[in-house]
Amino acid sequence: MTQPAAHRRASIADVARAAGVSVGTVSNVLNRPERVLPATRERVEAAIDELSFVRNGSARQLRAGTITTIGAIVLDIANPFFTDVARGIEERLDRDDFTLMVASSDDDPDREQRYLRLFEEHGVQGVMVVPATHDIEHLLAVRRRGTGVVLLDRPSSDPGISSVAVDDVRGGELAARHLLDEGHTRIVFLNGPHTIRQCADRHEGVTKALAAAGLDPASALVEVTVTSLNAEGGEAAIRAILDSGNRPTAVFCVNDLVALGVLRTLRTENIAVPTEMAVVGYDDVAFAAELSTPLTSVRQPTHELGVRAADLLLSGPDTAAEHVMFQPTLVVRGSSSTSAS
Amino acid sequence: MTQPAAHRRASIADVARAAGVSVGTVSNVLNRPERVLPATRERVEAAIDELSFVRNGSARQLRAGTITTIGAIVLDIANPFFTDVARGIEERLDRDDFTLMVASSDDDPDREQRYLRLFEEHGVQGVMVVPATHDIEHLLAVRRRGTGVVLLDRPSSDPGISSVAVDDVRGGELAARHLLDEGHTRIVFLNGPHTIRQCADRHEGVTKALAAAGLDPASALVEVTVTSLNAEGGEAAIRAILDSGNRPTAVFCVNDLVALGVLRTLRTENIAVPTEMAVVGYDDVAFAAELSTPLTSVRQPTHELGVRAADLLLSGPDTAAEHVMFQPTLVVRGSSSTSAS
DNA sequence: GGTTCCTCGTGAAACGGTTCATAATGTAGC
DNA sequence: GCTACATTATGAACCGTTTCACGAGGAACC
Repeated sequence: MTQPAAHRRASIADVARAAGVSVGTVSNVLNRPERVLPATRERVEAAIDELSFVRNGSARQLRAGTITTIGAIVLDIANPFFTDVARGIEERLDRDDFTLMVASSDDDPDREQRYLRLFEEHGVQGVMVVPATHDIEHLLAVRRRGTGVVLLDRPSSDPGISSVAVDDVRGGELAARHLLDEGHTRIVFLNGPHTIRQCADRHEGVTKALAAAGLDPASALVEVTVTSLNAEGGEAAIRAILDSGNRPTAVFCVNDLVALGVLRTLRTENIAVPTEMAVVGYDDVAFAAELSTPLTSVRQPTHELGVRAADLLLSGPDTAAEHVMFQPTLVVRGSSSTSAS
Repeated sequence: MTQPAAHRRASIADVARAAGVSVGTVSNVLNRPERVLPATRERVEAAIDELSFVRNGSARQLRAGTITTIGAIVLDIANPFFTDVARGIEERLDRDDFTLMVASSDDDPDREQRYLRLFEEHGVQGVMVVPATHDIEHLLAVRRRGTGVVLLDRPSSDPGISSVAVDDVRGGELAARHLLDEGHTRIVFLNGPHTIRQCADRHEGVTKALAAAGLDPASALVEVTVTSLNAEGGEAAIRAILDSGNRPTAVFCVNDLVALGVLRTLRTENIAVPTEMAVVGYDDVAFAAELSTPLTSVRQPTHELGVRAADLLLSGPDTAAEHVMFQPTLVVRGSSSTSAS
């Protein structure tokens, strides 16, 4: 049974002809079946099956104008943080029978632009973007043209555009205060470059906690910049610190992968965690609790982040822009406290 | 500066009027700028900026017919396996300036259908699907209607539809043979339900390896079905086994999360890994190597899987269907061998 | 029997682009 | 000066839906 190579797909007119009705009737069967006599409807439905007709979405949308899809552009689709957020978005959209399409910009402004245009040209109701650039003028333009825009994981600098983010200053503060509470007086912070907003904010939080405890950040805080934010980066950084001979009693890592590298190194060096050195991570990834030394980490409400972002987009373009800031929480585990579970 | 509430977006006709040219000329500026006099072009471009005109993708596509987008429907966008595959797809598509949109079916046939229809109605060049059902008749129908279809992580049962998968029988075999090579004569296999193809295949592989070693699977293999394929599931399963008193020396887990639960339990029970009990996982997730007892695992070429799938889809509908089967490899680490790094 | 109302079905007008045959203008060749 | 031809610009047809004013045919009521 050879299928016709590239035959034109059946149109509504073909169906109408086959069923002996008008195109309007076919359209009614498709969209308001209750308005058409059962007998007629069945005839049309038979013709649809017969021709294996599939609506042309472009034509439909061109005429009808609206579409119940929203797009999301994240930095990296392989990053658990973003996929967890995406799950939250999906869950919320499902309730309103919206569909979600995800694309990843790979932190490349050009790719972000490309997907943004693609989504806009296809008339999505809105887009959620984790901006790859500091400047969001292009997003404001999209907003002005009538497409909903919500900034993800980034507080909006513009009153006209909604945003959903997590308080990274607070996150840094929580981690540092916990370490201080545990009796440490000097903290090493393995952080990413300050060009990444999250990193700069977390640094600010740490500084704040130290100051609140009456410590001078200049001496009580040692910040080390980790180039690659993964286990290898963490390993290299902690090794350099150990080699320096000035061994700290507490290390705060900008994310859990970096913390993983630190834990691994400490283990091979036979440095006991948390008694000789306490370690705190960030993100509370799924396996943080599963490590042989369960990792204390700053948890971000990823799921709620997504749900809330979807909420804002679905609330329509008429409601005022809203800026939601979630608060992170600290999950204390064995890597930083002997009294933890 | 209040923006017009829901003003109609500027159309090509508006631009033409503003620039004092015809719609055809505007279209030419957009699509074949070299055919229009620089002076005219500039006038049109100025009008486009002025009106902040954005092409209507639906109208464009309705007339032009084609679109350089492909869709992917995976089971769970939060599963690292699928996102790694997605990265591979993206990389390959980028070379041809195609764009990828990802949706997750959540293993729900209805959602799969919904996204499938959405993609088809919008005329994507092709879809990649990890089918949620055993039956793929609906995918064949899509294929017959002219949209490219490639099965992901699932060998095709139909000669007309391409597929890209990993040999799970071989994966099971590799893991089992490794454990036998390490001197074990009885293996406990914490597997998922056999309704999941991958699970059934891996079981077959294990059986094969045992038979090849001259062992009787009936006595040398104990298969335990894990209900939830995560750390909690693994923990519950291994605990039941320990409680039974018939402690094995080797455990093979259907994925790394299950293995994680096992490792955690063995640690709290003070059972040494790998000397008292060897553990092997599956998927070789990013953190497998980072655990304090690095986990031996079966690695699947996720990235290549994605690249190849994209290859097949881009090769066009005229080329014959192809069935690509990748081979997994075993990564030996400390959880199963004392001689491993 | 005439009026009103209701139910179904019709067909043509949008929607906003792309494409193509054609026209208008200029340039070169003889 | 005339033909031949290239270069630009034009505008109408078309893509496949949805929508809506309208008509046809009954049924119900006075």
